[in-house]
Amino acid sequence: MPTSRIAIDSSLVSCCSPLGDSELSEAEAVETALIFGALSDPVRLRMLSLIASEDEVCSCALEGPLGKSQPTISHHTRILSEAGLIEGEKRGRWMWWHAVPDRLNQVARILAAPLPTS
Amino acid sequence: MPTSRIAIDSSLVSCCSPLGDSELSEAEAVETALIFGALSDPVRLRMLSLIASEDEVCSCALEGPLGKSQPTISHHTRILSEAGLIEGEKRGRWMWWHAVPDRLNQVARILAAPLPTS
DNA sequence: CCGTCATATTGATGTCTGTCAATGTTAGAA
DNA sequence: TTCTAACATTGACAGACATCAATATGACGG
Repeated sequence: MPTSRIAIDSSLVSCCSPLGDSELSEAEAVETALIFGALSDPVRLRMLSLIASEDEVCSCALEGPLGKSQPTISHHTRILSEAGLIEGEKRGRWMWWHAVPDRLNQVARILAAPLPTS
Repeated sequence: MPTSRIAIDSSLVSCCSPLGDSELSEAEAVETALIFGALSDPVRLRMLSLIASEDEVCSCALEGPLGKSQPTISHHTRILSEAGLIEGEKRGRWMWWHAVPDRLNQVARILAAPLPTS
């Protein structure tokens, strides 16, 4: 029931505490690695950049700029969405994607340094 | 020549502008993907967590907690340091590692959303 | 110099991953 | 319904990666 690859939602709880605060558990590390893994590909980074630059972007508007085949685009949108970084909505025949700012900030906070050492 | 603190100097320039600001170039995407790639492994995340929790950590103090062989530890420290996330100093026979807060913040800023708070 | 300890490097191996062609699925149009 | 367009899924393959055993490097102590 829980560990179903797309179960990132429930993991929001155990996710994203600053790296230096406490030592990551094995489970947290695996979960977090999945998120950063989604960000570790040049095509997905440019894809996320394209999506985050607009309110909404259709899948069909990604193939051209990214220079990848349709199955490959579908593959990458899936990984980004499973990481919670983008969300999609199907309207008619088109799939519309938008970034998830809250999630991006949440992930950013993992890396936020322990502040000015005060 | 400007920011020459870490060995990654050249990449610091083209790196780390917020994803939504402007569309990533291919080169920027490749560069950024390398950084997130360093963060996409559970062992390296726990390793970075361990290092960031202390002022300094010896390589020899990582094998135990992480449960990996010595060559594997060396492999992972190398990847983290090449990404600029940790820095090492060899004193005697021991290698001492410390996190690079500036770099972590820099990477975090890549994901910082364009001021949502709507 | 010799032996030992901490780390780096090399080589081999099993696994993961990005890619696309082919095919399946679903929604609108004719 | 039948045809077409937009995506998703499957299967296959090449390249990348994590891992460890074996070996090399380099620093200390005797």
